[in-house]
Amino acid sequence: MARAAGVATGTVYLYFRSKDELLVSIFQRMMREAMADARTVLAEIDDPAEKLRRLARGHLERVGRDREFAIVCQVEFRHSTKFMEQFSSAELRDYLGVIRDTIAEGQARGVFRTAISPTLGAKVLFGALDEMATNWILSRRRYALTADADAVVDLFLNGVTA
Amino acid sequence: MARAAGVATGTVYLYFRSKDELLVSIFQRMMREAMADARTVLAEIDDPAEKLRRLARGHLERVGRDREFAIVCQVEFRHSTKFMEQFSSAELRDYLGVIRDTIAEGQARGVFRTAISPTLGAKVLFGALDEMATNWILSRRRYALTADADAVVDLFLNGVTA
Amino acid sequence: MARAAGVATGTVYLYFRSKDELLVSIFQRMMREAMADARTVLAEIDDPAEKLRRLARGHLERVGRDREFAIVCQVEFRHSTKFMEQFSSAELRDYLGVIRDTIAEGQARGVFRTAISPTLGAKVLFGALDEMATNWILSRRRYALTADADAVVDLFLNGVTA
Amino acid sequence: MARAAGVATGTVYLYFRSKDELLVSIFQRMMREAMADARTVLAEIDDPAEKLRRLARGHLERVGRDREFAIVCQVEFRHSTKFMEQFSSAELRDYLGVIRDTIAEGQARGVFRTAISPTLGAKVLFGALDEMATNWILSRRRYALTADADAVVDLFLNGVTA
DNA sequence: AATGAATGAGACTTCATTCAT
DNA sequence: GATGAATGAAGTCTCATTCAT
Repeated sequence: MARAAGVATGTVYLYFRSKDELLVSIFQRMMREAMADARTVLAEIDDPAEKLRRLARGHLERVGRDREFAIVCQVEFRHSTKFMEQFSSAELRDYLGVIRDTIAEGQARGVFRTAISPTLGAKVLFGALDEMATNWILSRRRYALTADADAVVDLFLNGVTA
Repeated sequence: MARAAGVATGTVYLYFRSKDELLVSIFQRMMREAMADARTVLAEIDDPAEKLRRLARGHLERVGRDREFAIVCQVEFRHSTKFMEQFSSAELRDYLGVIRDTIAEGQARGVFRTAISPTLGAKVLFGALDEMATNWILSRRRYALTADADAVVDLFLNGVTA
Repeated sequence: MARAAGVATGTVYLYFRSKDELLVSIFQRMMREAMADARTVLAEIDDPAEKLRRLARGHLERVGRDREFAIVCQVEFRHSTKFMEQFSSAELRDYLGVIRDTIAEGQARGVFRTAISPTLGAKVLFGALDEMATNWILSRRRYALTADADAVVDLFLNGVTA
Repeated sequence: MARAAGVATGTVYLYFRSKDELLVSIFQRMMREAMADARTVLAEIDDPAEKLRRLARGHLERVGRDREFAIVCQVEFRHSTKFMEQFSSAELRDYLGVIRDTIAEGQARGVFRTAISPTLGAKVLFGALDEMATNWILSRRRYALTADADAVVDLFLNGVTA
């Protein structure tokens, strides 16, 4: 981190109390950006399906922008249960909330099936996108991660059944 | 690990050459079990949709059986990119392969849409189930993880669209 | 050691209090044998020069008899200053004493130069033989160690000067 | 080592990758110094016998300079056969080579007996000096190690025979 | 404020020794 | 007595954090 920022190791500790605080800070900045993007989507788009598509694209665009950063998110953040518990409760909940609300909105408008729990739906979509991100990091091939967004959302919207 | 097994630290090294070998060993045992379960499902069931449902149930049942074990899988295994790269190539590929082949089989029979890439479909389903598992581990509530399987597969099969 | 003796590790501790005691015991047995050989030589031979030759041959024969054993002597015994201090004071002193006395005897008979300190002479001869042993252990070639004895003693007796 | 240098354990690892590398580094520095001293002797002195005397003095002076250092050389370096095999082949071979060549030179000039193998002669002289060093380390008395050099070389040159 | 060498707690591992069988 | 699996102290090494400059 210090090297990437072009400063000495000690300098980092002038701005962050500890490595954990640095990671939390990175995570929160990422989530703030994610939430800002999401709010823009919610404001600009009306159709719930299209909202999901745009949220998914935004998600993968964000992750795919910087591979190093993505590795931090997919690997470093998951080091300890303790750390995951801490952030999963607040910021991530809000992010999943946006997806959940969008699904609920679609149900209210009658375009989404009410048989689906919005909370569960949000987790499924998030889990699917997260898996795309993980695969992209671990893959030796350097394909455009964003390209997966539409396919994932198509599957999420319409299912695999013919 | 040693503490959990009620033995001294050194004892672990009588059975595993190193910590990595222990983790790999746990992972491989888990994957062997997963593949054995999966093969049973493939042999017993004919309908591709039902196969997916049974694979999903099996997956969450396995993870939900032992919380400690699940934590090792969801947290410890993701410590390092290097470690993940190592086994994501072999064992996990086979497991995803089972899902992929089932989707392809459904397409061949005309019950699944051919617009869906079986590989991507497999990742989506796996990612969704993995997210259920992670949420279950991090949740303070002690609900039955398996209960999510049907809802996830319903969503995967039919989508969210009304 | 236990493996070589065809017994279980624990069995060794029925006969020796500790690893150090075992090593000391081996060392003492070796020195007892060495002293016995040396006394035989002293009794059988009259000529001091011939005594030295026979002592040297005996030394290298003993070391060269069993390579594993020689490694223990040349490597294991020198692990710690503490250990070396312990045994160098007693048994080894007796062994060097035999060489020293033989040199002194030669001086008394007028066949060896009195300018040479018998104590130093004993160390020199021992050091030379010890170096032969060490070289033999480290060498990949499996030559007969004993063959060096005569050359070493010739050098010790007559020097390198023409 | 760290304690002797007055630093924390971890600090050593800023300068040496591992304990082995540290030992190798110490050994190589010692051999570099030894070879430099030896080359000076070879250049300054013409008489082979005098060369040997000066090489021996240099050897014992170097060892006798720092007791702690000498203990590392005589004890630590001989911990494992593997470690000894590694460097006995390269650096030590060069050092013995200098002695061997000096003996061969003496033979070529007719001042040393050709019956003596220069290689064996080198080992004998080295072994004798090494034994002096070991004795000095183990001795409780704090005599000047260098004083032995002349006596050892006199013995090496002229032998013990009257 | 910035630096980066130094720190030392803690992780992984070995191996001399013990002890239940 | 014999066994060998189990033990845990001690060794090597890492890396998050500190601190003198």
